[in-house]
Amino acid sequence: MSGSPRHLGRPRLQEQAIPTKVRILQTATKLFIEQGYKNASMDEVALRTNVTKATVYYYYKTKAELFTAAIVGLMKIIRENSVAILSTDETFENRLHKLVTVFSHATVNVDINNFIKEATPSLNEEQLLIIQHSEEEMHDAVEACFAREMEKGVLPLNNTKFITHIFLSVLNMTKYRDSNGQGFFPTPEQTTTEIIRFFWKGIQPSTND
Amino acid sequence: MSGSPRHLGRPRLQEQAIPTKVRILQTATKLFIEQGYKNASMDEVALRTNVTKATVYYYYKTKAELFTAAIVGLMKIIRENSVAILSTDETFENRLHKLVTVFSHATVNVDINNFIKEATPSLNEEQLLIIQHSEEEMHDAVEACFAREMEKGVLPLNNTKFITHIFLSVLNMTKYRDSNGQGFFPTPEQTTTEIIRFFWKGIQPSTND
Amino acid sequence: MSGSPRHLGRPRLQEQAIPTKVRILQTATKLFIEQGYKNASMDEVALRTNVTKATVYYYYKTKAELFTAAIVGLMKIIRENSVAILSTDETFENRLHKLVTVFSHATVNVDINNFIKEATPSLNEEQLLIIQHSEEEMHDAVEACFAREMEKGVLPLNNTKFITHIFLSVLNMTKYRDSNGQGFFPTPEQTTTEIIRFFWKGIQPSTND
Amino acid sequence: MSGSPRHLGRPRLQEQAIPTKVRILQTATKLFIEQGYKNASMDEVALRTNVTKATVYYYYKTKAELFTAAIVGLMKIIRENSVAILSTDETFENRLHKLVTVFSHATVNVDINNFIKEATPSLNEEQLLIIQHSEEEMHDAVEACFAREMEKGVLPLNNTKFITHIFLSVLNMTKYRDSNGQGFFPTPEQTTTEIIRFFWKGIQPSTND
DNA sequence: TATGAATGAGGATTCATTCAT
DNA sequence: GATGAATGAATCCTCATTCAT
Repeated sequence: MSGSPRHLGRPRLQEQAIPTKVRILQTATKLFIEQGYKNASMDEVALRTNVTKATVYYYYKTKAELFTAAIVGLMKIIRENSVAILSTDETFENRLHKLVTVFSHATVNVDINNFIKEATPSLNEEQLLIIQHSEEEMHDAVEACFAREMEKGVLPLNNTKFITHIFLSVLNMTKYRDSNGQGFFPTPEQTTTEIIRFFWKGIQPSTND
Repeated sequence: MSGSPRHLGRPRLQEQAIPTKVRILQTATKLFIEQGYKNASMDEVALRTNVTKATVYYYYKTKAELFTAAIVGLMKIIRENSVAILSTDETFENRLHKLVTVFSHATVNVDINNFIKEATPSLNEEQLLIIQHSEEEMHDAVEACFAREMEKGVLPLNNTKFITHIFLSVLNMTKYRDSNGQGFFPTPEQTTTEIIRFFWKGIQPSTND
Repeated sequence: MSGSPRHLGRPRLQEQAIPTKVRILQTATKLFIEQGYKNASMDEVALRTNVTKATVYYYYKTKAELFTAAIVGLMKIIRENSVAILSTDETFENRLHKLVTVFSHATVNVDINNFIKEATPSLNEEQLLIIQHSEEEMHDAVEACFAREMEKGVLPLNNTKFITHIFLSVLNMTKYRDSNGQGFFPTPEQTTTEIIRFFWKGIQPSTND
Repeated sequence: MSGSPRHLGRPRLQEQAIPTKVRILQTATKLFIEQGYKNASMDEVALRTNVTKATVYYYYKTKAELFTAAIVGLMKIIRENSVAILSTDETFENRLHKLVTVFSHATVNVDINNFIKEATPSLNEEQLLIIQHSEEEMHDAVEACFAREMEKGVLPLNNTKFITHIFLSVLNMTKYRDSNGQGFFPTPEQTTTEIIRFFWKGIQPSTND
């Protein structure tokens, strides 16, 4: 904001190779995830992208619009990653395992529903629809993978939407840390394993209960 | 500003029976849950409590402090309710079922972690600790119930903290509605049943893995 | 805004006797008249009133609302002044003369229609109605005075609304100054006289047309 | 931003026949009249002219300069039209009638003084002079017509500047509409007739007063 | 206990303007 | 002749917070 820090020194190649609009979106996405909608300010988006606020507004007319774009991008990444991983020809359990591992390392792991909820009062009808749409698309893609396994008999027949949601819900648990920074189990790998095991057992049909 | 916003004449008995400080806390709790930390304003807390903003500040020095009190109260309620329900002498499954039912009807059902996260940057060290403490207390209480069942052999031995978290996490799923307002299953009862089934099967030990 | 100039020295009695809300309105009215809606800034309203911007917003929720209040106040003053002058028992011509004289000395003399037009895109439905209403009220009051004279036979029967508008329109001419600061006639009194003469002759019925 | 807002393919002949600089001026003039100086944005001038903002700045260095050009053009049009109409050899009253009719149909009919006033704080010394000059030129031309009639004895001897101003002032009244969209008289023609009659009677010398 | 009045600090948004290409 | 990208400087508005009474 003050004393333009922009032109000092040579910009890192990596940074400048990416178009400004994309860089803004990346920064914003990160900020929104870290801080939520309200806590993240357009000022900081600009600052961290090394542009002025006006530049941010040049590309995104409002904060709500920038947020919408961020969510859509996020959903796309999640969808593509998930589908990519789930479409390999390893055993289904292995694929799930890999997916959980990837997610547990990703920045991406917020309870998306929640910060969408926080932003909701600031979004207009159209933005809400766009976000809902992109969210459903992501869910549908993951759901389709599950559905395929059910058809193949690998997975018991089930309400796919339900188990998709459960899956994405337990996925979030990999991020848990208590006040001492400890997860549920000594190593992340163990946590992942236990989550998968829990999920896997959970979705089995009730045979003898 | 002008023209007293408070009702003229005699206040409703119900309203006045409750001390102002408590009424403020109740309003605030509801507002925070509905709108999150940032979206909820001290102005609206005051307005809805039928007092002035200055009165709110008379009882709670800062918004962060009010929030802290709200969370602590919330945790207490959740803890007491959970323990009460889990301590009856029905079968464990029935008790879980009842618990899920109660939660799915409660306003209380937000992903608490998330709005705590949203408030975090506004809280000071001490407030953070208080909140963490009350959260853990709640968890511990529920955990203790699970642990008891494990000891009795009703529940397989397990990482109690882990399954407590899973339980509270899937609990949230009862609130799910798609864009058409539909839950996962035709009736809420079915959804509850399915969630319990998932959880119940999930915590069984892996016999043949 | 910076380095509060407020508390230095003793506030002038005159200034402090008037409630802040009124002082803000006075400043704003003057500013809007001098500079128009867009050119007048809330910052300057605050500055000139010796309060902070937030104080201005404490009393008036938006700039549009402040503007609306200013117009309404202005109309009231104009109406009251006009009616007061027009209701004395001098000859009608003398009363008109006095009215024109008063107006030509008043700050009040802008083409009101025009700065209302400038503000219009910023006003909401309700504010527009309020303004229209207060404008009509003013016109109606002046109109009523003209109508009374017509009934008394002092003034020829005529479309009162029409002549009221003409009157208010030519009233504005008293303010004319060319690039050298000269009005139409050597002295303001002469200009006033000529305007009245024009108006007076204009409203006479066409005898020989 | 992205996705050319201009029409693809071959531009309409009509559009391209006119040089860009002129098209910009036309758009700007219309916009300034419709919305006033501040409300009209360079962005919209560009948008409506189907060029980019940078193109507008290529032809006009600042908004104030564009405004100045618009006013000068406007004055020229008004002057030429007025003179053309006033120079025919019909009776003077008929010519005035025609003039009023033309003006009442023109978009051009704003109280020019007022939006000049609105723009004033944004204009520099030179621009102010240019505008004043072109305004005076227009007035002088109309004044000259009036003066000629006075010499011919058609019009009573009078302060020509004064009656020119009065004339242009009452001209504006043709545009009046109340909140129901009604003018002063049932038809525009009647209104025009009444305005002329008023003006005509108004400027007669006081013979018997 | 409770409040009306006032404020400081920030945050979103707009817009005329510049400049390298 | 024309443009896309970027910016500086306002400007409106919000909100938690304070303080005298």
